[in-house]
Amino acid sequence: MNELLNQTSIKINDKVFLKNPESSNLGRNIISESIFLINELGFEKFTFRKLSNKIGSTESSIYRYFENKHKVLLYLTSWYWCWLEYQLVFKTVNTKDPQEKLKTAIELLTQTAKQDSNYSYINESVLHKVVIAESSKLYHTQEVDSDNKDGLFLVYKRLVHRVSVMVLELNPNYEYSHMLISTVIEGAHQQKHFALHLPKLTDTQDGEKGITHFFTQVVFSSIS
Amino acid sequence: MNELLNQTSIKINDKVFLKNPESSNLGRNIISESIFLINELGFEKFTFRKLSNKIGSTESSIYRYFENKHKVLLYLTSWYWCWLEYQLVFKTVNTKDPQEKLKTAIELLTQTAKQDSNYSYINESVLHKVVIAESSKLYHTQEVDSDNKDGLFLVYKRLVHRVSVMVLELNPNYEYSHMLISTVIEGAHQQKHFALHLPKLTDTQDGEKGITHFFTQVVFSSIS
DNA sequence: CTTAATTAATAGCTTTACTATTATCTTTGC
DNA sequence: GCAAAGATAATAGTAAAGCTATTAATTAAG
Repeated sequence: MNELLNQTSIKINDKVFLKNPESSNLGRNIISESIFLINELGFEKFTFRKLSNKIGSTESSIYRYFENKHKVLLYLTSWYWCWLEYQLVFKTVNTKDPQEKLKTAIELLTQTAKQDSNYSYINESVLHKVVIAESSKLYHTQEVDSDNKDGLFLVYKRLVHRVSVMVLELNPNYEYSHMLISTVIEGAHQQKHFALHLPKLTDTQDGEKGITHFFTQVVFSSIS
Repeated sequence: MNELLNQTSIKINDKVFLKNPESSNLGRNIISESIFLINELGFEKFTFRKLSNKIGSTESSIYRYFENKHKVLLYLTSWYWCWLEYQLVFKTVNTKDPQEKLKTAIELLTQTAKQDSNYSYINESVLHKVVIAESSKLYHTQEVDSDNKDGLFLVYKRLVHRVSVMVLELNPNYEYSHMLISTVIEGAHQQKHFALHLPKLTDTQDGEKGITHFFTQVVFSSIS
């Protein structure tokens, strides 16, 4: 049942991996433990050797699933965005009022991910931390254009587009819907990171609620 | 004369370097060429060996100036923010109208840096590209807290604070002035990067002007 | 002009990132 | 039930990156 839900809802572009990690125990272990290890060490100090030690396997076995650690992080973030998109659709499908719908979307994009028991080998709240701390490194590389050509950012772009459509529902003349939504998503991550490490760059009177409130207010005042 | 201006206006925290690169020919060469090389290769593929080959020196000589390449990038971005702060003060000192002042600040923060002939060994427009593409990596590391303790982000925090004061001049009750300004600075960089590499995430009808227009509108509508 | 102090170059070491090859484990056809 | 074929994992490497101890050369002080 979990497996079924897994297969149907979360679909990752197969150019990210050499062999689908969902297809074997070792593969699922790679995904599961890489989340913890990247969170623990940071992406720079995360290596396949350390990961293989942790899961009792070898470096070259991991290389059979992923070309390099960059692709592992791409897999993890794609999974995260896909999962979030699924929740977005689920939470807004019954909402008629476009204003309410956009508000729900912004809350989802700016709040902390909750654990989801449907995917047993993925810890969503740790994954969320990894996405906040590391995901921007995925497109700040020399390979960004070829990765983009391969469709490795498709899920993310689709999510941004989906929310920007909600913006246009409210104001069809608004010129910067994509800019606004990608600013909200990336900005919310950044502000959470700043709150933890560089609090002078943010205003943390009321923590996470502040971030959601700030971005909600930014969006609605900008498009009206 | 250039040297004098150099010494007086741009002051870098001396914990960034082991030996001040301004103090010697080799040091200035390291700064000058590292800008081009990081821009060319990206930060990941930039190494001290490659840099030393380019400037006709050796790896270990560069290590006498900087602990590692991370500190070089910290030096470059600190220099950039310091230089921008200097321009901000210069451009707004005679502006009385707080609205006009903030508008000038946002333009400066969201537009492309122009070449400044006062600093002969630094190419500001290439440095700006480096800051856009690489600077976020500086605080997405395991060392962010200790770097912050050492004051390596002070210039940046001071710049954000300076502009957030302008926001508070216009609306003393606005709760998120720092969040707003750090979102603008980081967001403008991000959108420029997206426009080049992931255009689906932005709205590039009118290029750079669009970005300035978007963020100006976001700021003024949010604080009013 | 000799000695001390500073600075640069040489050579090497450890770790990372990756790969070619060998070994082992499953199938599955008969 | 078992051998051949195919798939999977472990071994053993290589090249480059990141860093350092040591030696050589240059500059400054007395």
